[in-house]
Amino acid sequence: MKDGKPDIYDIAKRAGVSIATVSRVLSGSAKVRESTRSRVLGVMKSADYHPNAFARGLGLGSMRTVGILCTDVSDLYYAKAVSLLERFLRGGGWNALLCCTGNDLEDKKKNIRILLDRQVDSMILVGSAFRESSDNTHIERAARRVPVIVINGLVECPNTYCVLCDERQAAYKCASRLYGMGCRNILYLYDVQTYSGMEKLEGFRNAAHDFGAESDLAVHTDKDTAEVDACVSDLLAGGTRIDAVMASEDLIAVGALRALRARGLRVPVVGFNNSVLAECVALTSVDNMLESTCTAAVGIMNRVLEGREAPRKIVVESRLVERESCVFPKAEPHTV
Amino acid sequence: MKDGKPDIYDIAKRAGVSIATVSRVLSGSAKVRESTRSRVLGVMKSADYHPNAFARGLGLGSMRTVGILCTDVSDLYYAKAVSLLERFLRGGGWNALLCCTGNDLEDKKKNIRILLDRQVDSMILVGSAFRESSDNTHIERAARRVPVIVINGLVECPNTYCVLCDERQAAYKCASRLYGMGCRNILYLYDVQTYSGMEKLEGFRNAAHDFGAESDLAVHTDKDTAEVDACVSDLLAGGTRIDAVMASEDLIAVGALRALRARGLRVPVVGFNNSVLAECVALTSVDNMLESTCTAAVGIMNRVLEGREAPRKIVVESRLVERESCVFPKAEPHTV
DNA sequence: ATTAAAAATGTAAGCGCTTTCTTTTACTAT
DNA sequence: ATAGTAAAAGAAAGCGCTTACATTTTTAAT
Repeated sequence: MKDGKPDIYDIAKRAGVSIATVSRVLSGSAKVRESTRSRVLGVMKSADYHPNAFARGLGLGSMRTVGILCTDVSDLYYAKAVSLLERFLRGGGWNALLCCTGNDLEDKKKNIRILLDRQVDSMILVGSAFRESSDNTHIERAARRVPVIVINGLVECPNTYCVLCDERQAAYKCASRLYGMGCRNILYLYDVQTYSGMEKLEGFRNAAHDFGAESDLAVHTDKDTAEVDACVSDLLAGGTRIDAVMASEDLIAVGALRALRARGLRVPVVGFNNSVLAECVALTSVDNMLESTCTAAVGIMNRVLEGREAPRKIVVESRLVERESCVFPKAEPHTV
Repeated sequence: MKDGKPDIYDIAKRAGVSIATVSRVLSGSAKVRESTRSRVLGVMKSADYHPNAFARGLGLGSMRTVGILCTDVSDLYYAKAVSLLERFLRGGGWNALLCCTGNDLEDKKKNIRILLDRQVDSMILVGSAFRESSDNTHIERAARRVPVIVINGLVECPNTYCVLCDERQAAYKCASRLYGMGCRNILYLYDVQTYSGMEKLEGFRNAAHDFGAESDLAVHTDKDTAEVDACVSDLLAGGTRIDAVMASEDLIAVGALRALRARGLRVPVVGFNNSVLAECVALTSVDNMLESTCTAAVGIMNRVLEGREAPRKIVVESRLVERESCVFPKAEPHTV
């Protein structure tokens, strides 16, 4: 009963039982007579008792928290992911400790260390996986201590579970359709070098290759609108012909869209992520099913932490959402 | 040395000191001879020792975590806030426990309870304050246990600190300028009923009143683009004349912008928050200086937790960022 | 009623640190 | 050298719970 807060001894005394019994009703373990339980609960309520989480954590070895390592929550897409994850986690009695890192590997390592030091039960990585396994040492290290769930990334190391969308294929399909409708010079604008970013790039390049595009027009740019604008302007000024644009991210796509439209070019533009942004400017976008992804991620986490088996990898299907910025021709009935 | 993890006893033994000394080097308290300190540190490193955070928390009464209660991190604006807060907090050795709640009061209460039960040292509320103090009982309750920092809200109760932007005035000024340039029928679209939402609404209404607008055209809508579109359509269909639009939020403004432009109406549109969205579609928007706000918030929190004095309220200045969607005439030189 | 078995409760030893209070060691000045 | 003091290190008592194990109470079966 220090500084006003009752402790388990106070409750025990008031209820005329031992602290073990109080602890039992706290944990909900069944070995308490119903009459005792309700009496203890009554005392708890009337004393406004709330068990000390640290003590509990120490005894139990867990405070039921999961670390979310996120590249950048101010990014619309990642924010959505974090929002979903947090909701699903809390629904299962977990709490989310958020750590944002840039794309810097050292930074990620440091933050993983922080989360581990705080004894998280598990870690969920958002936008923090790279394509080359050699760049994922931070993940391996984390996975040595707790199960790691990777969102939109594929990392093959023990104790690591991945939920992702086949964005390479999505990008490939999308580019293919654009080539298919006669576009020859498709500009692909991309920013990040995360796993999913690289996959999309590869998908695009494969399509460019398969459709015999003389040179694939994949250009790296910053997400910043002015940057995108400058990028498009430069290309056009340099005489590059642009028949269509794909972008690794809606924000970039919108930037490109504006830059093009401002010059009277009404070529098709497609973005990725199908964010609220895409919706509000009527941008055609590839939806990589973030909600399904996050549901699956938390589901896996729960299974693993309960000691059950869980798939090491789940791939969710993407879906193209057509809006004004790019209308694909209806698939023609097959002719023989 | 359970399950491979060394504990403080292992370190003490290996370093030939008592656990008290180890603890001292852990906490950095000065009373350890330099030679001993470095020896202990060496052992820690070589044993890959990381103190148990729960035990530490139990002893210290804190795990240096602050709860962020956020209405909705998937909202671009709140996401930005959370991102900034998390960064600033981590910079000061704090970690952020994220809890998202809807706008439901009961939900907020429940989540505040969760955070308090986890012994957060402080709480920062993002988009969780209302205008009427009677609706802020959840905040009072939280503030009875830990200092509460409210972002963009004004709550006058003990142990509560507010950092906000005078959005009422910002809205007033913005509306005034629109009236000043001859717009008579200004549509104000708003969604949330948070403190800041209500303030903006009031600012708009005050301006409408002061400029003698027959009826102030303040319409509640959902943030959903389709909803906004429907809303604008209905008004126009109903014969309402619209000379300009202000919206409580960029997303809504963009929706309105598109709805109007699609009908060939090139009236000025102004949003709020100056989000990346505003930038990418060239929307004129009121910037309420989220970064300054968050800096101040974390600054206050630090001061309070160190037991120092801190202002109960800080008001940051807003700033209008003009873009294509609404260009105000240059202020004319004063004539006598 | 009597006893064995089951169920409920209590006792006490942790969990891995921090910290107060002592004791020991290292200086300083005589 | 030697007391006197400051600095460093140690012993041990928590912090507020959980839980294995011991004990008591209850229930069921004879």
